Amino acid sequence: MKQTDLKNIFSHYRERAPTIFKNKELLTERFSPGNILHRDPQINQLARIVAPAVGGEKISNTFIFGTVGTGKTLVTRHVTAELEKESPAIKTLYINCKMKRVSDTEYRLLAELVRALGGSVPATGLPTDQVYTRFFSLLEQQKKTTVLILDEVDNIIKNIGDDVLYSLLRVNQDLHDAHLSLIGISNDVQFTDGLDPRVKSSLSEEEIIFPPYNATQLQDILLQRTAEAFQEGVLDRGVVAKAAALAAQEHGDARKALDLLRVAGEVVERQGGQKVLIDHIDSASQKLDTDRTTEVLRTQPKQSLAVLASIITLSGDHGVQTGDVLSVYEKIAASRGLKVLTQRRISDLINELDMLGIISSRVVSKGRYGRTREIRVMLDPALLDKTRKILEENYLLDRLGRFS
DNA sequence: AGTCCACAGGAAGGGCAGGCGA
DNA sequence: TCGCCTGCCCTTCCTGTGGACT
Repeated sequence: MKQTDLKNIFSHYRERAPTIFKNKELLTERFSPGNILHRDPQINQLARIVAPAVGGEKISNTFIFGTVGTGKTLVTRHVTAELEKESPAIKTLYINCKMKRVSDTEYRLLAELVRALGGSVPATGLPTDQVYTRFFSLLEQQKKTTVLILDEVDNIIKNIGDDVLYSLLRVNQDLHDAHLSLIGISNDVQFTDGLDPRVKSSLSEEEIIFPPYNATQLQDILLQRTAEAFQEGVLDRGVVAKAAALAAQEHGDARKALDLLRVAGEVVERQGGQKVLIDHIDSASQKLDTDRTTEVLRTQPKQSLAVLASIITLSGDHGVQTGDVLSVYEKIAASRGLKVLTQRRISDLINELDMLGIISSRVVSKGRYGRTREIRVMLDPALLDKTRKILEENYLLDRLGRFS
């Protein structure tokens, strides 16, 4: 392509009148509306819990539950931001524990906390207790009531265990001029069941539950945003209702509903269309699913892709067994110059693919013929096709979907 | 009732890379 | 530079397990 062509493309984008979106930002989860709909009880409950901080008192540790896209993070950040405005002696820290390299080890979590308080910690190298000490001394220096929001806190338990939480919950015993309170947010209602009882009781001094939105509530939320997000008259009749209905089927997920509208708008924009129709919501729904999976696959290590290639090669109407996967994997890895990993490691890689939702596996006993895992590929035909292409790009399968 | 299969999956630790502090 | 510490990926060793078979 000539450079002049590039210039044309860019200037076309700059000069053309916006046809679909007025402000796309309103359809992203980064945007926080001034008025949060259908969450008054939860906002009031949380406000009452954190209010004592204004008077310099320590506030109760709080646990917030609710499925994805029910406004937990939005409400928590809204209330704590308002709280911060009330007094200069209050500071809130927000940590998203689901982010990679944040809560996968104790060291990283503590390093993240230190950074949030304005300190610095190397990515690796220090003994963990030194990072603890840095965190405590920074807290003490602040002389403030600090509210620590741990979003998706279940990831900490999964990756590190509950010792860190226990230490964080006890930190007030060593602080003189400061307080630390925790707000834990989780999608998984059952995750506290396995917690150390001491952690469980001090983390859930207060609990707030966020129920899923129903289709009508989702529609209200979408309408609140679409007026400013889209140009006038762009959305065809029934588009908002369709997006709300689809998202309501998926556990009342408002984020999903907003994504559907945004992606549908982007599809129309790219096609040079003028109007978002109901069909575009369906295409958006498919595109969201595909994008998520292909993104996950592209970031997988080669060994993991080699295991997936083995599973796909073997998969048919019946489930595939670990032993078969292993022998095909060994052939693929050896012929591609990869180091051939042991069965133990392959077992873990199969588990990881399962957690990513790419395959589904369950342990079955075949009696005299041993215990194994039965593995099935969980991709629809279109996605499977894309997956094969990614495996081809990595030279793990040929164009016919074989490994030889 | 006992045996045995084909693994699952926990525990411990090796080896390497990256980084700190003396 | 060296000793120490952590993260990460992996191996080795081991115990546990459900159900068909004897």
